[in-house]
Amino acid sequence: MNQSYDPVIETKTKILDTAERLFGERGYSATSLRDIVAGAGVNLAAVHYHFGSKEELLDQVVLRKAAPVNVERLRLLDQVEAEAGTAPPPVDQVLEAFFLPMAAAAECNPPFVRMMGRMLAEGLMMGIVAKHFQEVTRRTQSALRRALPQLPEEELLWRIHFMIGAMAHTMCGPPDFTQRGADLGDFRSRIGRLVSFLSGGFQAPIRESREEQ
Amino acid sequence: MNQSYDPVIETKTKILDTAERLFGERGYSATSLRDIVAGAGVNLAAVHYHFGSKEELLDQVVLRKAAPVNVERLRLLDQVEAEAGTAPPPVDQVLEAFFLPMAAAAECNPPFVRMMGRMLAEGLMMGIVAKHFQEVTRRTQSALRRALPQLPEEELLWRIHFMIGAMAHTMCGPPDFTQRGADLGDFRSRIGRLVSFLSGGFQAPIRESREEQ
DNA sequence: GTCTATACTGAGATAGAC
DNA sequence: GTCTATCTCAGTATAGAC
Repeated sequence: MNQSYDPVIETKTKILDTAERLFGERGYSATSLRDIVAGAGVNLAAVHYHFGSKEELLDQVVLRKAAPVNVERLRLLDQVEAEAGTAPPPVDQVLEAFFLPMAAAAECNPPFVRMMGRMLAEGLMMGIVAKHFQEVTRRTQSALRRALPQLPEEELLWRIHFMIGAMAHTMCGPPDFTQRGADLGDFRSRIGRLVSFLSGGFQAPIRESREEQ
Repeated sequence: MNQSYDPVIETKTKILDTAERLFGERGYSATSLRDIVAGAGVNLAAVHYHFGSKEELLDQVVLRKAAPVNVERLRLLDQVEAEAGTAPPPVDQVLEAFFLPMAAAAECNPPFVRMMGRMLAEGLMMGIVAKHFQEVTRRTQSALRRALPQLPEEELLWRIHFMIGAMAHTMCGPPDFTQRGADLGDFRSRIGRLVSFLSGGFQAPIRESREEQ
């Protein structure tokens, strides 16, 4: 993994590693650059030399972890669409292609995924999503479009919006009602619950708005 | 509304009004106390005298706006449960009891509801929710429990968790795909879409997790 | 090119005079 | 109750050592 002992790579990597750990443990806003450089044993200004700003550092931390997840997502999407052929692919399979790679990553590093959820929810990820998740977003959207051919485009986009919200909140961390620590890292099972829920939501009939005060 | 010209009330109210406006316009984190006191024409220390901290100020701002919404929510929940009698109340009616009062408030003050969504998503509202939304949370949960008698308790709690996430993200603001400014304040229609989506999600069958890598 | 020391600006919070 | 002055800590910027 460390391709050599080049001191340049060393410093950059130490900052990335420490930032990833502390962002996961304490959250982005609650982690100061001074915490990070103290933990990494490097100078404060090195962060700005290598990354330019705290936000750019976050960007690089997220990219490093999310890139392989997105590769796997695209691979599963390819597979699901190939299996379906010309028929609409099953909604839950498309959703699984989107969520399972994240669940797998989450099991390796739960704090990081929780941080991603918090970031996404805080709106701090909008720029990052636009930059690094563009392809996955586009491909998932088009797969869902094929899976739900009867759903109006605008309705589909709104439902994807709802999905993102549910996902972000679910990634954030365990809700208050989970008492057992055993459930903390069990992303797999919560992703399963999320997929059934969303699958029902995507396939729900469009309801006429009622006339009520 | 201003019950008198008591200067104490005046200062407190001016701070609350200005904070509500600026939090809505710029978000909580992006609004400094110095911005607020400048807008309100009061001294910086007055905020800490009257509210103790920026977080407590947010708490009071939210409470002032959310209290009547929650009263209306409870009224609608009473109505829905009374109409249903001993039968399970319809899921979408329970959801409407939860969401319509918020939509009505949102139409009066869209920026504020957007801010609430952002706060909720950022996790900054956890303490506030625990303090001021306890009754509504409990009642909504028990109505959904009655509406979905066959759903295991744990599954219901997770689905409520997903609902909160979708709601927070939906309140936050219009997603990127809405180009027209006309849609910005149209909370009513997006709440309708959200209710159909969630209704489908709550009533979805529980899927067994697939064996797949 | 890399990294260090240090200073700058603005944030929330607080003590104490009035 | 209110206000001035000040404290600590945040992110950021820069000059210069190596």
